[in-house]
Amino acid sequence: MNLAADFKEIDTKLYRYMLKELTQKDNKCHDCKDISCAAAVLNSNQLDLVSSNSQESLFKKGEVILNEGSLTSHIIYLKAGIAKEYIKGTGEKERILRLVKKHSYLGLPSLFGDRINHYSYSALEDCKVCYIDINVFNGLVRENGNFAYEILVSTSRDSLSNINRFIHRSQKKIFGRVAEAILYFAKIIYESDEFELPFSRQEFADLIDVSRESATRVLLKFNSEGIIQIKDRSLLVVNMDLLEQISRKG
Amino acid sequence: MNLAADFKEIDTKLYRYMLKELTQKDNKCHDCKDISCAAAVLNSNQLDLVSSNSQESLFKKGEVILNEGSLTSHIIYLKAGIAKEYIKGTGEKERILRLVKKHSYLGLPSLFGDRINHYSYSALEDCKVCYIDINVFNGLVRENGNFAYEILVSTSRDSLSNINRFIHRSQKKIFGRVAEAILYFAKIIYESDEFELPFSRQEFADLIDVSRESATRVLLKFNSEGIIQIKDRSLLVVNMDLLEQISRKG
DNA sequence: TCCATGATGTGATTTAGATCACAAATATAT
DNA sequence: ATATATTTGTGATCTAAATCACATCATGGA
Repeated sequence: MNLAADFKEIDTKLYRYMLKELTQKDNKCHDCKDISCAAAVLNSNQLDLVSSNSQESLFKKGEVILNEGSLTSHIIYLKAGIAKEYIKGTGEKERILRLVKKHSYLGLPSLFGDRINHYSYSALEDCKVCYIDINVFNGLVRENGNFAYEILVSTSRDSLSNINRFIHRSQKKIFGRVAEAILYFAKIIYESDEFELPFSRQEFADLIDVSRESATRVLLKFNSEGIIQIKDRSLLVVNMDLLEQISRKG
Repeated sequence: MNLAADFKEIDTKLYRYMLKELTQKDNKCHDCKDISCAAAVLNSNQLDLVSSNSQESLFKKGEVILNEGSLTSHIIYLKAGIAKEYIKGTGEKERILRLVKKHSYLGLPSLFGDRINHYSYSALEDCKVCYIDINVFNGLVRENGNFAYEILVSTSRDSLSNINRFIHRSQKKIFGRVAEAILYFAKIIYESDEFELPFSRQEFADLIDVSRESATRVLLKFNSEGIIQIKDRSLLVVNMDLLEQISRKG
């Protein structure tokens, strides 16, 4: 073997590796598998700008990602994991507004509303997020109407579905609410009729605004009637149709 | 007097008048006293485009402006008057989401969400509205990022305040809710501690999601305790501080 | 004018679901 | 392991507010 040739080969590999690393760093958003619908309409220069003004970060299950009342300096994009959006009420009780799945921005209405975060977010699973400088983000909205349009579509959909949930909830009795929550997990969050609840019964109750005791009772009633099978935090929907009927009829 | 000269003068006046009329028609948005914050950032060409693709219309008190379930072909801007935003529940009961004051667009989230109107609107006072073609409107969003930004700000604020109301309402007992509604009229809608309720007790109750009877009882209790003075539909807030306390404490 | 229809006020009754008060099971720390 | 805290399940009260059932009081049309 030729030592010089060996070195050359190693050198080449190293060079390629470093080049790839550097390229990835500079183009991290270009190659991102988890890019948002909105960012997908940005041009190459605009993506470069985002790349050099964003930062990835990880959160362990249970950690707080963002606290209500704080000032918005960066917009947060959820690349992976599930987070809960909530507000801390008076005392111990918290109100869970919704769960946020990956590929969503956190707290957009707060950014455009008054720059103060109105909701808190914490990780229900390990989460990967991207911080993007808000001036860069706002600049892109003003510079690229198509980007702005996508952001509008996403905030509008969120707004409609939030209000929809609130309105229908206030008309529903407790059975309807529990059914609604189960369907929310099965159809929207996990898209499967079998899943693990990502939190305690107390939090389940906080999500539908009933007491912990009542939520438990109804969950066990559904279980004994064979509509669902629940054991600790693992849940299987047995009779989806009936559950939907209960949710609709309230 | 010289008849010819007279005619000439009349002619000139007529000419000027017609010119003004025509000019106003072509530049109706340019001269509009009720232009939206968003439209204020449009350039002259873009305003021309809006001018020639919009149409003013009047609604009498009580008339339905827009019906939920309909497809959006035009965006509606409220130039004058007050409208109620509501959804028709099952049966007779309707849920009033909020009142909309002049200088607001109606149903923006529906436009960007899925193009189907989610809420109904009816006039609580005589209303003047402007219809704008949605393709023109969407075109402006995509073409002018600053316009899009203003629309985002306005939809975001609406979203935050709606959700805020829903969240706090669900924590409040009936006294807090009635107090909240009175403050809503005094501080936000009429900006005066004396005003006429624009609708019946039933609708007042629909706004805060309590029964008509309960709403009446609390209103009369506040009256007898000297917190407010209410006679038919005219209402005077006597003790604003106390009302705010009641609203906050729930 | 009178009748019909709807909007209001008010007491009596009912009820859904919160709250309380534990027991059992599970997880966490020492 | 043992002790301590947290999460869950379950029955027994309690209560706020809906519902029911009328009595007035307006309003508007024939």
